[in-house]
Amino acid sequence: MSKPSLPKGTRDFLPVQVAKRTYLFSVIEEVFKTFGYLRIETPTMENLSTLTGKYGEEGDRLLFKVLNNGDFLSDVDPGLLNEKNSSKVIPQISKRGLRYDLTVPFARFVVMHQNDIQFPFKRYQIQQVWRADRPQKGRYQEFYQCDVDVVGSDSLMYEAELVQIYAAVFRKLGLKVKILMNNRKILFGLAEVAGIKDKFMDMTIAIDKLDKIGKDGVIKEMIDREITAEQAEKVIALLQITSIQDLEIAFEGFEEGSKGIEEVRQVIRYLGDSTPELAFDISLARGLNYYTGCIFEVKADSEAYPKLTMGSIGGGGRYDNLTGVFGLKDVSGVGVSFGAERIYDVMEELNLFPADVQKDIDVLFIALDEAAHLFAFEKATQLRQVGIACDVYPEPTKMKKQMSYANARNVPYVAIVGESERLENKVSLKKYGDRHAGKFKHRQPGCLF
RNA sequence: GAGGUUGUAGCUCAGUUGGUUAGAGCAUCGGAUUGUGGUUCCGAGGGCCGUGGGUUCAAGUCCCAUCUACCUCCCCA
Repeated sequence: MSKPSLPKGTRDFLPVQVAKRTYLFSVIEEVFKTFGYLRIETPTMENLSTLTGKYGEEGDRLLFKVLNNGDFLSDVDPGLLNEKNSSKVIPQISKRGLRYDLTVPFARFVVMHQNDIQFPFKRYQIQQVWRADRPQKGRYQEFYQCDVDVVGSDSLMYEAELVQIYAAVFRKLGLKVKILMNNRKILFGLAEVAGIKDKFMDMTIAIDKLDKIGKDGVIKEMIDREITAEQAEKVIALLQITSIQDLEIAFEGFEEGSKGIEEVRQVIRYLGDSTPELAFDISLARGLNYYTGCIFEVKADSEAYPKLTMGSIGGGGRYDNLTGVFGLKDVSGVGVSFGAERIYDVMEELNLFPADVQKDIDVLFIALDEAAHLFAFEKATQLRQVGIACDVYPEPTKMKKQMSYANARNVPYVAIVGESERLENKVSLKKYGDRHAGKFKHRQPGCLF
């Protein structure tokens, strides 16, 4: 028999990992609830037509397609099959695909249920998504996303709210972060001032790489994308502006850029000084081209953790017309996502998970003979009835062996039961680290703890 | 999708210019010490050397393909 294995880019989770992941998700979820967001779920599979064309050419390639059931080859055009043209055959043999993110299914959800929900509709969603990407460390083909969005309002209050959600979650987790904010309209203003309005997307993609490839790299990238060196230099010069006031002066007479500035100002007005984690960053771009207003990105604080190399651990922004592709116009939305897998890795590396997430049982009963074993089981039953998690070693074997098991499971208390305890209706309770145990009479279940 | 590195016991790894029956530590199981937590001592099981081809008298070792993990692009969480 061959050894079992897992599909590429997928993982099992051990109990200790599940405990930590559950902790992480529950902290995030608690904050979402506090801000009045409601949980929804969507199916693992969507119609392929819902998914294709929403993530660009690259995204379509990374979509997992699900083979049709039944005799799926019988209706395929034999000519296409002979050509071995996969891209033309796929629509005929696959009508469904695995969800690639949570945002597009959410847009579909809003359109389909627009009469069942109240706008502004605030929802969150914590589910797996699948991408046929080449796996690397911290990048998987199956992973969780935690999205929180509000649709049906263009109030900038929600931008401020989402910033506060970010801050609240990471404070609870004990992780120091920088929340970066920019605005797509500011980036457009940049292109306008530099005279490359028609190259807006190319410019954005290049700028996005600034902290990775540096100024010269960005200039080169822009030139590769048919932006002149002069224009590229102009963009770089504008990127050096760090204060909002100076930027406002540079944008004088440019409507779109000025509007972006005002939006950023308004968000900051809402927040006051509640979130020192927030910083304006004109070079923040984010690739996704459906963003139209404020954009956000969260990074672990590199000053607090200089050794950490992890990049973005969350991001999002405002999109004015997400549901448009599904036929519902003029519904504005804004949302952010938590990169749970990466947050997990960062927390692990920084040792930020509380020690007690790993604790499972409070007490382990160990018995030294058959009669004591029955007695221990009875006592364990009583403890369980009052909600104390405990376990009984399955047989009254050598104490050393049972103690080793308690040790391996990190049990804080061991209840030892032998003949004398049984006859006195007591257990000898031993706390981890104490040299000797004391005998306690067990009158009320749970009174010992 | 392009380029690169890698794979030996459950885990971490040795394994010589290709040369008899592939080793160690940890873990597991059994035994000794017979009522107090990572100790000690003795012993045992456990391997299609990732998979499939090839070269050779002979392959864990050399060549090709493939899969996996990891790295750089691309893209992203």
